Amino acid sequence: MSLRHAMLGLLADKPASGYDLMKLFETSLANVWPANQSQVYGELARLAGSGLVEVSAEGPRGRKEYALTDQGLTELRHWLTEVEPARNRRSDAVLRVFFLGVLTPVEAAAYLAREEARAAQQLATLKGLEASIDWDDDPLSVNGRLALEFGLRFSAMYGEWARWATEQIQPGAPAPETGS
Amino acid sequence: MSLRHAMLGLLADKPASGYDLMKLFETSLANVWPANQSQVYGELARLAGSGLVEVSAEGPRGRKEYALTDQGLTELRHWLTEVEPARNRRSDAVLRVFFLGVLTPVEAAAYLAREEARAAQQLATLKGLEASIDWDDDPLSVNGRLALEFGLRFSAMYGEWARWATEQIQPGAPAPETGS
DNA sequence: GTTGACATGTAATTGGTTACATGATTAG
DNA sequence: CTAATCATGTAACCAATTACATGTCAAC
Repeated sequence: MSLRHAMLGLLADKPASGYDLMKLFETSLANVWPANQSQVYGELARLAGSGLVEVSAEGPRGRKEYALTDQGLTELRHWLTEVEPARNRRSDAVLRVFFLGVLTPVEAAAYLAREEARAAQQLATLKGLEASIDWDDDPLSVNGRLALEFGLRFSAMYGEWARWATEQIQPGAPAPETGS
Repeated sequence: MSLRHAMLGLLADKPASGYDLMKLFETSLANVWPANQSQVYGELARLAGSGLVEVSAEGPRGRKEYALTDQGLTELRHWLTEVEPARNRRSDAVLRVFFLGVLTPVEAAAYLAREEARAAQQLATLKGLEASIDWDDDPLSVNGRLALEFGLRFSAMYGEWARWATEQIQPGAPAPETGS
């Protein structure tokens, strides 16, 4: 149940409404744990029901601002220190590699070349993100940088692997152009 | 719907029963697309219903062996060449990094050190796998090696990142021991 | 006054996990 | 004869996605 803890984690920084949390998911957690509007509102209600968060203020348009309770902070710390992270092992893109044998070598190489291009594109996007964010020194921002670095390293690794794999299935063939 | 295509992919190599597929998921696809018994039998029935696979033989204990149909192969090839892979972006372990600010620096460093150790352990497991498998030259085996290489590179990258991140949050501290 | 952002909620569906339930065949 | 493996299925539940539904407030 990472969604629940992601929300507690965001609220640990400062109180927020469901709408605020939604925006935070979009802008900072999108690459590690996407969540949508339905999920956020639903979980927020459940969290309030179990006393991990509470309504700390009400505003215009029915806005309800939630704050982490002591119990919520305890639960968050417990999760971070005692609960073994779930290993999210699924990867559609790597799964496909197992089955490249049903394609012609040219088609298989094209698949890997597209993945390499995708990785390069993702790397560029993340570098853009890194440059555009105003990295202040609140904890979420500091640690967000660590997570972003993971994304940068992952994209680089993935691109290199895809290039290597292309070479493996087309021994001796010249490396294909990766631009458009 | 990667499960469906993973099953078609396995059946493209050779006909198999639900039980066989289950074992194949455990032994070869577990690290990229785990699936359990309920899922396999349910999907197999649906696949047969839509004509992508068919019962090719029956055996003892109610065993039903399924084979890929022409339609199934077409669908598999379509998926591999035309359908953009889903990007599976969720990572519980990296999500947690955003929230390390609620822990003491020592606790946060301990989290990252445990992740580094986990990566090292995973790397060792995969190297063991690589050594133990008899890599014949059927397509599933050849391409399985490419996927395994991805796992090796991922584990190495993840361990290095975790070590780097530990250093970031404890500037100047000596690198912790990672062995047992 | 109308458009866009703010703001909250519910319903239906899909995909995955866990647990339940049963039985046949083979090897020792 | 008995334990392990082979073999198939169903039911309940949980998490996530998509779509539906509604209404307020501020800026132009």
